[in-house]
Amino acid sequence: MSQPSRNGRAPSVKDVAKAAGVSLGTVSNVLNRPAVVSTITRERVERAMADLGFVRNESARQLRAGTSRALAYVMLDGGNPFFHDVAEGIETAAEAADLSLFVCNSNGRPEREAKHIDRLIQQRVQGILITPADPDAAHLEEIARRGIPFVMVDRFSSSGGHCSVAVDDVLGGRIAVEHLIDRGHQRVAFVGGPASIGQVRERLQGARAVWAEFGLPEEDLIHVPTEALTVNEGRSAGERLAGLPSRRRPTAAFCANDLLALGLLQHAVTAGLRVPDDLAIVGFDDIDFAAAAAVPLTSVRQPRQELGRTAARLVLDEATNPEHIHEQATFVPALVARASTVRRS
Amino acid sequence: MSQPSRNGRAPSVKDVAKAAGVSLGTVSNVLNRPAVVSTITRERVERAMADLGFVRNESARQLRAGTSRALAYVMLDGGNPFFHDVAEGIETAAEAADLSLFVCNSNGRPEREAKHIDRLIQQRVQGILITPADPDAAHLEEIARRGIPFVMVDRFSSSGGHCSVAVDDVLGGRIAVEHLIDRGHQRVAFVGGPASIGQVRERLQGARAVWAEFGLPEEDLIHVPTEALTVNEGRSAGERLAGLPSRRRPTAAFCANDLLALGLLQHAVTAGLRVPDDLAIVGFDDIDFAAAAAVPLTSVRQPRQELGRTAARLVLDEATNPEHIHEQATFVPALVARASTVRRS
DNA sequence: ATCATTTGATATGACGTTTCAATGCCACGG
DNA sequence: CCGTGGCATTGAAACGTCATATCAAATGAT
Repeated sequence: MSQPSRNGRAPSVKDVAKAAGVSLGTVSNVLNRPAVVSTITRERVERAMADLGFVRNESARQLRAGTSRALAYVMLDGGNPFFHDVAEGIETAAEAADLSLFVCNSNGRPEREAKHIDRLIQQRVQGILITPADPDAAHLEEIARRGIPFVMVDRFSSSGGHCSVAVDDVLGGRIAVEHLIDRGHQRVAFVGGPASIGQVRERLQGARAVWAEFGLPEEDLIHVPTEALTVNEGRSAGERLAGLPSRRRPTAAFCANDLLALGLLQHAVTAGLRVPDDLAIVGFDDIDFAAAAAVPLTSVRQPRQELGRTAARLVLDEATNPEHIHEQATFVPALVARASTVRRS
Repeated sequence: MSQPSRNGRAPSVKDVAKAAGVSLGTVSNVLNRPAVVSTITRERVERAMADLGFVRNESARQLRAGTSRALAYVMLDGGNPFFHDVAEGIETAAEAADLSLFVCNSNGRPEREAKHIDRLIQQRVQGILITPADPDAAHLEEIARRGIPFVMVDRFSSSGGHCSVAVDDVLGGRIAVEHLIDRGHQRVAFVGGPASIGQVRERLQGARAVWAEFGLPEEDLIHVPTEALTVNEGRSAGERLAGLPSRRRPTAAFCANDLLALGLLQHAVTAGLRVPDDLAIVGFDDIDFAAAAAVPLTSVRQPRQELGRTAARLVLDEATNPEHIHEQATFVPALVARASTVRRS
């Protein structure tokens, strides 16, 4: 067991060496190559370490090694459980590689993002995973220029100068709307915005494509723009939908993410609409709260954890494999049909 | 602007010194005490730093300083947004003190918790905030014994050997049930478990106390135990409630947290019960998803961000103030009444 | 018994930053 | 002309760990 907190300074290898009556190098050997040191001295050193409560000093180790044993993930929106699931996937992979994971949250603010990145570079992390607010921001280029392994998560890179991992959002939009058409809907809202977000654009694009393929009139796919992808915005979109004249009012809505869908659902229930009979709802991401909603939400599932695991795998490859080539990993989204579109039998 | 990634090694103060034609100490002065160096050389050094793309090496800095510039929060359940709000409060305070924050997630598993703590000690973080799975675990004592500033979040310490921050859970239980009694309920369920969790015990205790004070028969406050504080468990509790004979069936439920309440709500809606008419529901924590539910949930609010901010304040005090005395900060919870108990007028 | 080989332990220096005592420089007053 | 003091800069040492080269002792082969 370890001693009470001593004089204030944590014990170092030097202290252990003195206590065990061996040289400093031997202590280091016990730590890093136990095989090379005899059983008898090893035990003596180990006892000394336990007595003193010795713990490796990671900064010193890093300084010596030149790099830290950590990855970092800068997520876009800490309030959206989607990103936590991604983070968990990353952590799983990091754990397996015996690396720590720093989780940061930019909350969509580029300046916070830049600040985090700055800190992470100072920490000399082995690699940075990020879901950026703006995939073309200058500070992202900076990371690559410094030679720090770098993967974009849930966004595609325009430049191709690095790896990225995401689902096919156009396809996601297609399957969501195809499902609604299948269920017989002829007037559908697309709820989502702002258009500056790539995902929103692509999901809408997929929706429009399949709508056109079925030969449905363009004006019956109604875009209800939002300021952000939040529950509040979903609720307010609901109000706007309710304000439409009944012959223009859609019978179903496809929301750009689950938070919007939850907000819309809340509005619908409050307004006394039956879901799915009066209004069917499809979300995107399939976060746990989608399945947990009062009316379980149909949603387009992204393989969240796998997204994270793959991203971690790519960044580790870039960090260790000299022949690494950048890769744009694309996953296929899947529709999970629940009560918000399918009447309970 | 900075150079392309160069030979592979990041430039050090030494490189900057050489490039600027000054001594290494001067570069350090520019970084740490810009006032003592003359304008002319300072500018020269700054230019050199920019040219080379110099970034401080944090490990070296830490090694020299003996301590890192970071706090850490080990949270109990990454899937529960409550803890993220706490983490945000901590981060706000950390930011203000110019410290980084490591966010870890034990997911309720003591061995993961211990592993994280181990890593954090190796990193020589300035302080550790933690919502532990078991407040009496040995590895927590270990932290204090090492002299690392340490605050327990959302749990009270039995020993009193450190600071802690939490709301008065007994009071929380009281106000929840008092609200239900006010609304005329005479048979109420307490949904929550396992009893190993202190919060659950105390919230139940508060519920029972106020129940007794109103002279209501003990057997009409029905404890529906759960295995965990999750949405799934809430749903299954709903099934058990529905299975009760109607004369024993409660007209309201107080859930030990909001996730349970959401699960219970889902079950109720699916089963065709009207909320609050057939079943009123009160949650605990007041996470954002409570207000966002299809039937907005009445909940006992904890000042989540403030909990975090205060915890950070305490840990910083312990880290910097030699006369620090441990403090058990208690916050007062407040009932937020919403549609799950109060019929819309 | 002698020399080659293995095994175990040591001593040294480097990683990048910061601090602190020491140095050189210059202007000023005596 | 010399001493004093202030200012800007320098050089060296230290933080804790780890790897490399070195050294000593013990083992085995002849």
